Amino acid sequence: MIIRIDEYSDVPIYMQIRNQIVMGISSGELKAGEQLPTVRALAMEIGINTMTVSKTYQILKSEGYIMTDRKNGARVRQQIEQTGVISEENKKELRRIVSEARISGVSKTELRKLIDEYYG
Amino acid sequence: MIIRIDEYSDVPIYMQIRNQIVMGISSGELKAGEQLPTVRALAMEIGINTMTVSKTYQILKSEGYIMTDRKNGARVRQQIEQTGVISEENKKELRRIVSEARISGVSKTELRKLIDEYYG
Amino acid sequence: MIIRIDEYSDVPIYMQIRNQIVMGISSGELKAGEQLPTVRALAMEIGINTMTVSKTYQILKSEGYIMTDRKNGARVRQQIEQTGVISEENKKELRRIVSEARISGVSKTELRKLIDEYYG
Amino acid sequence: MIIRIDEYSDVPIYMQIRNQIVMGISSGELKAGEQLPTVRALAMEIGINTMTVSKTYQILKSEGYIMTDRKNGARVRQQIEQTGVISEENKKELRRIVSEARISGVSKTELRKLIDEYYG
DNA sequence: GTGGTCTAGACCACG
DNA sequence: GTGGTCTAGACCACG
Repeated sequence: MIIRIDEYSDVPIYMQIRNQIVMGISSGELKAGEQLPTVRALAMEIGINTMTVSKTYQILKSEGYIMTDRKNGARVRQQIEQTGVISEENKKELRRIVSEARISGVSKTELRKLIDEYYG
Repeated sequence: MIIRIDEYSDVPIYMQIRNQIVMGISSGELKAGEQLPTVRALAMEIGINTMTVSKTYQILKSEGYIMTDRKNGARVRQQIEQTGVISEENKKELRRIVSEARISGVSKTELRKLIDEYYG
Repeated sequence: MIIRIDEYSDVPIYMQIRNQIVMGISSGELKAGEQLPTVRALAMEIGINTMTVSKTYQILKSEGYIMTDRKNGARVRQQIEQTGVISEENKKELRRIVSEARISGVSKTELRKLIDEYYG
Repeated sequence: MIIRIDEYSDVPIYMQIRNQIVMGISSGELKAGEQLPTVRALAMEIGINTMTVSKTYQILKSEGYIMTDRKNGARVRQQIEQTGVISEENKKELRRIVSEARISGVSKTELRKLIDEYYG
């Protein structure tokens, strides 16, 4: 899986990586149990500091998406806990995006199509 | 229109205000041409620095949501430009949210219902 | 509140600080809404790097114990969410401690007295 | 006695094994003088490195819980020294756990019940 | 070899 | 002035 950093983005690097890995897990590009690159390897590949990647892995770990062990590095968790709900934060963001889309003249149908595309 | 600041949020205050005004315009709570409170009045009401509100208004103006003039203060624009498309940034965010919802076991139907609710 | 670091402990510095702040909140030494020292001030006081303190504050924040904002620094949260349950991790630890105490000939009564003392 | 490793835990494997053996001794599941599996057998059973089990046994021996001899392998000690006190480290941990439980709204009664359950 | 911790130092957005 | 992010570099425990 290829991670791409937008250096002009306001989103911190560690969060950009986090988001891409989460999307990779959701899309199936990263499978349950799959090995992630080592902290050092990913840092080298992206051209950033190991601390930054380490921070990403710790967040993903605390969120229950991955597990780490010193021998094997990081792996996608076999069983990711399913809360069945969208976080309040994400709901707020979603509402903001829908509002902006609506003002821009984007139809509800187009929004639905995007959801379908992203949900897969 | 009542603006509520979440002091626990990571979203900067000026952005929280901006988002709520945009959502107010989208929902129709704020009508085209409607007068917004002065920078000082809004700052006082929320209990924050006037600089922060000022920043919000500048952003809303640059985004084309409001217009300001020295005499009348800030007003919602009569004709907000309709691009008909969702910004790349919002698409990225939407994809992230959909991915996280999907992993959490939220169904596509539930997401669609949220869209409907927020779109109105 | 005075933070004391045991440099010979296996517990990482950021976690030692975290634990002492949590215990301070529990005992009432740190009150709801009370200001914590700034990252820089606490780092200086303890004689460690600001990053280490920053990590502590971020953990406390993610755990819901404190809130941070750029203007006022960090403060103890007014309303800490009460789950009403002990985490599985803490239960395991508690069981380990009780087992070791039991083997060492510590009576159940003595354990209860410690609980009472710490609970307050 | 069955040893279970939690691969998601931050507790090192050798410590997880150590803790479970100590709890086994405390509960009586492992009796005084009882033979422990050989390092190789236990490593094989759990599916880990022999070095890890070896480390566990060394620690248990240094703590006075087991004794080893070349002929018979490892056995639970007949007479484990009873200090009658809880170690300072365990007291600290206990205080941390009680504090966190208290903040979470767990009552003193519930804590006592857990102690009773674990003490047996 | 792996992730985890920590330092010294820097720059940034927010307010 | 505040917390947040990031770097370059180091050392450590675990396995």
